[in-house]
Amino acid sequence: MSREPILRVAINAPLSRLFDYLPPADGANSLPRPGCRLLVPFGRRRQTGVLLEVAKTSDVPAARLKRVQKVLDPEPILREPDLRLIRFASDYYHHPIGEVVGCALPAPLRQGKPLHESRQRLKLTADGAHAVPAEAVRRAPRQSALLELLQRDGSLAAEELDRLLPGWRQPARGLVAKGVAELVEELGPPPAAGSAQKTATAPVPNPDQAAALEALSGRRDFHVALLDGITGSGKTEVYLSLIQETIALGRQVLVLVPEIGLTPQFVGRLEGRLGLAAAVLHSSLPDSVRLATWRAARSGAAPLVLGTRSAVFAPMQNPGLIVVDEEHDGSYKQQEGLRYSARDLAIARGKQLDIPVVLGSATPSIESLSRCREGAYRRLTLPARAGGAAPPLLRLVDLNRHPPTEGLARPVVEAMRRHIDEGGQVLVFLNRRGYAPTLICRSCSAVAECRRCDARMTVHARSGRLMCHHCGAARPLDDSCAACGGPVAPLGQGTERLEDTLQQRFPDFAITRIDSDSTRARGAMDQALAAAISGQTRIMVGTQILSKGHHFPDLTLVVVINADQGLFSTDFRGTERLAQGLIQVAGRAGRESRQGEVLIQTAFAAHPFWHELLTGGYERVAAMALEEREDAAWPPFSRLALLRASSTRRADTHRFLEIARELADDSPQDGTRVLGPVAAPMERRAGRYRGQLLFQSRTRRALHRVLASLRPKLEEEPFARRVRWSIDVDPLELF
DNA sequence: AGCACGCCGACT
DNA sequence: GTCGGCGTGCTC
Repeated sequence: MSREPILRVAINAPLSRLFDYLPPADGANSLPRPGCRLLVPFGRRRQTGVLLEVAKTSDVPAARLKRVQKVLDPEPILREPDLRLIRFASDYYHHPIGEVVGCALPAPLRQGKPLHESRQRLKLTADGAHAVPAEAVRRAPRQSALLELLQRDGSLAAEELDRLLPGWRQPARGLVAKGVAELVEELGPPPAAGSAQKTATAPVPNPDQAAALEALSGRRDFHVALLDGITGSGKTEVYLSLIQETIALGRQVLVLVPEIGLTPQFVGRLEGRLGLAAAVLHSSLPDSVRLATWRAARSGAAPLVLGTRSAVFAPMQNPGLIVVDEEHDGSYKQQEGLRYSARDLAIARGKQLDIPVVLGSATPSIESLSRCREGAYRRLTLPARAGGAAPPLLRLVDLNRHPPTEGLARPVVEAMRRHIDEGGQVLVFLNRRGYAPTLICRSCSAVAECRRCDARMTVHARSGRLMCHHCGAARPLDDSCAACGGPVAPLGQGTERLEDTLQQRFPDFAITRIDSDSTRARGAMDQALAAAISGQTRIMVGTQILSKGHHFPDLTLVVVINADQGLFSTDFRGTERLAQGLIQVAGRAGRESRQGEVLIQTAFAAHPFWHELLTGGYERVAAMALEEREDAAWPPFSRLALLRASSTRRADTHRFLEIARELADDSPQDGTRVLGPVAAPMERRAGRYRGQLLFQSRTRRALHRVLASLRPKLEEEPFARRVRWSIDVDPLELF
């Protein structure tokens, strides 16, 4: 019996277990450490895996164990704290560990590329400098070409040579053998993170900011603070002060933002005030840049690491603080694969590292407010607008009293005219792309339906097509009713139609429409925004895309065409989302000199939601939502989890969910139960049958305990080996 | 996931 | 005859 250690490796595949390997043939004396990447034979191919554990024995028969082919990292690329977060996420979301590791690594590292760029250089020797190419390498044209290149430049980096003379290593060997060139390894660290000019200094904090800072500064251990204040209340100043303090102690700061494209000013402001460049991580960066940034975070060269949700996994040498800006934002929730919440993982990470986590929002999520109420988080409110400008005025336009023509009520048009005449800009929101949301038959009232799914088709006039916003199907516009052959007409308002209507009402002004259709072309978005930001455009029409980030200089009026869909949405988070959206948009209207105005068209002006919002603001709406959810029907959704299962066989998925339900019902720990039968009808996609089951529990811990107890029991079932499953804790939407 | 193996239908 | 469709099973 051999005493060889067993290497337990995470492989990027939808398989939740680790795979056992024998150490590499050559390096038995220097065993790789957990966190190193390994090249391993896996089935019929080779895979890059990450070593997670070194064990003494394996459950796998020795004869079936294969040997690691190559150790890719001399040092762990993921260190113990990074691995701890990965293990937590895999455990908490019941997601295959190999895939979680995959989320935590930039693509090149996932594919087995080296952490550090090749720092090799081919250099000319003293002899080489005088060698005559034709003579030295008479019968080797490639060697002579390489020599000529070298004589021109003296030395060349490996990457440079890869570009100039692919396959250069072969002739290089010849040159080295002749003593005219040498291959050297360049030393020294890769270029450090850039610096930025310090362009601003800290203003004197107002009393509220000072109070928040006093509560937060100086504490270096784990705690969660919810910094809650409207736009302009000076949250960023508080972050800045804490960031500065942390960096001054030689520790790194991780800042998470919802979408990087929407926060250029935020990034610029941080950099300008801190006098250093942020290491920015997000998905639209080229791989090479992302890798370099990841490396700078890992090495500690980057004091400030800033990124979107996946940055929550960024390794750091010496982390001291985590900030989650706009913590309520839905983009922190990954919607496929590992369905994690970057905000929740940030908190888990802060706890593991024992460092503070600061959440910021003008409109905190209900679950964070709930944690504050329980006393788990500390709530710090910044009430005043730092600049002293008056908060925008929210007003309802009752569509019953002012029937709209072409979707616009008279007071809205009048207000628009007034604001434009006074030099303001107007933003008109309508959350419906296309010309009209329906194409209806004038004689039989049938609506055009999608042939691929069960949604209605949306009319797109600019492209002359019907499009399904649900599944993406498209077809030419029907010229008659599919059911009875009668005449058809578009029904309802979309952004295209609204653009036309506004153009008729305001013929002297150019209307800019900004939605995902109008901005599809590269640069179109930037162009439209540039015109708006310069103040050239007075009227902008758009969808949600417009609601975040950009600062329009003269924006004084915001019009919300249809708020009612948020009011009666099937989404159980509908009302708080609506309130969050309205507050966010309102925060952007108005300048120092002029009070902003928000006009909301509604056919349900008597709905209690409006009363709460207009008299009590977000605070009141949130309190209502919280009470409602703590009450009965819907518990706080931090205690909800969706079990998602899929298999190639319908019967497997069904039985799996059935057994899960029975297990949960048999062990009603802390009130855990399953809501509904198999909550959503089974769906077949990509050749797999998918189903889900909704769990509810009185406490988060209990919920997790029940879910965790499912695993061993389900894995006893032979058929369960064919089922892939994971948990969506805190689902963003329920169907 | 990726890949192989196997078992049936329509082709040079 | 065999090429290739997908249904099924496996990866240390």
